[in-house]
Amino acid sequence: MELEVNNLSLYHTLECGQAFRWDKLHDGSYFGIVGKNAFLIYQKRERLEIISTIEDSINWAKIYFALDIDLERILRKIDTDEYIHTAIKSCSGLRILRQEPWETLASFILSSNNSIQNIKRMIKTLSQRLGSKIELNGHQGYSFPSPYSIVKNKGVVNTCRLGFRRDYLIETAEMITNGDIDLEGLRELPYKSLREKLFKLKGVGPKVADCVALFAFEKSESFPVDVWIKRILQKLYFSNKVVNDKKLYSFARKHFGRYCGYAQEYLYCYYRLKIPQEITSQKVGQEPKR
DNA sequence: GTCCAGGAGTGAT
DNA sequence: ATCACTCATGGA
Repeated sequence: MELEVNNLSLYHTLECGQAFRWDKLHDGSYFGIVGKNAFLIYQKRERLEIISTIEDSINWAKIYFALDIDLERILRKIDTDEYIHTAIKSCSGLRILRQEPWETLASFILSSNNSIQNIKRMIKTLSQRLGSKIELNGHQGYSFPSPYSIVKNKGVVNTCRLGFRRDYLIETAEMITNGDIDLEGLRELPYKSLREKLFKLKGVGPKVADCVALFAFEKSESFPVDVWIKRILQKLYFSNKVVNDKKLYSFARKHFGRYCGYAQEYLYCYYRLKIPQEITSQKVGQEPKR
């Protein structure tokens, strides 16, 4: 099926570190698993061509890529200085996806002190061993295992080489299957109380909670502070001085406004993916370890 | 061998 | 409240 899109770049959106389940194929298209379905998406300028295992992939794409969101309007609001302006111009078409809460939560629990490449490998291994196989046009993938499946198959989880994050994942899966927390029930909560609820889960601190809030619950005022954003903000806005995470968030929230989550993604995409040497070359704002 | 990666838990101040 | 340390794994 085909769909005309405005302000969407598959490359910027699928490779900026918010989703870990998309692979770029040799022809430039993307193959990925979302929920119980597989998708092959090819973008040519303003047109998406989608092959999938569901009927209405057009409607799916509108929801998943959040095409109902007026991106231009949001970008005008966060475009408050020359640095973010450059990032916005460079990463045009970067959108924040609407992702499923459990997989997002589990993925970012696994992201702790980890590399994107390794996070992808862990998610892939977990899915291959505990998920359901999904085939599409000669490609195959696996759905992400449910909390119940994680709890019931701890022995298998142990073989997935998750490192110290294994305990976090299993304990959080247990809390969910026990009914200690209802993920979907968090959807109605405002940002602050959503964060507090997520903190109760194992392996969920400020960064993971903010990623889940932003990528699964559409909390645009969430501003995840990871090592990269920390360096970027310190270099650009604090003259290379070391600043703690809380001050970085309060700065971002005030400086970029209630859509600061979008600012975070554009800064991350531009400075991390496009010109990382600008940030890493001087080890800006980092204390020398030991 | 050393350092780092989309951090969080723990225990000592 | 903040700080230093540690955690398992893979890649540069």
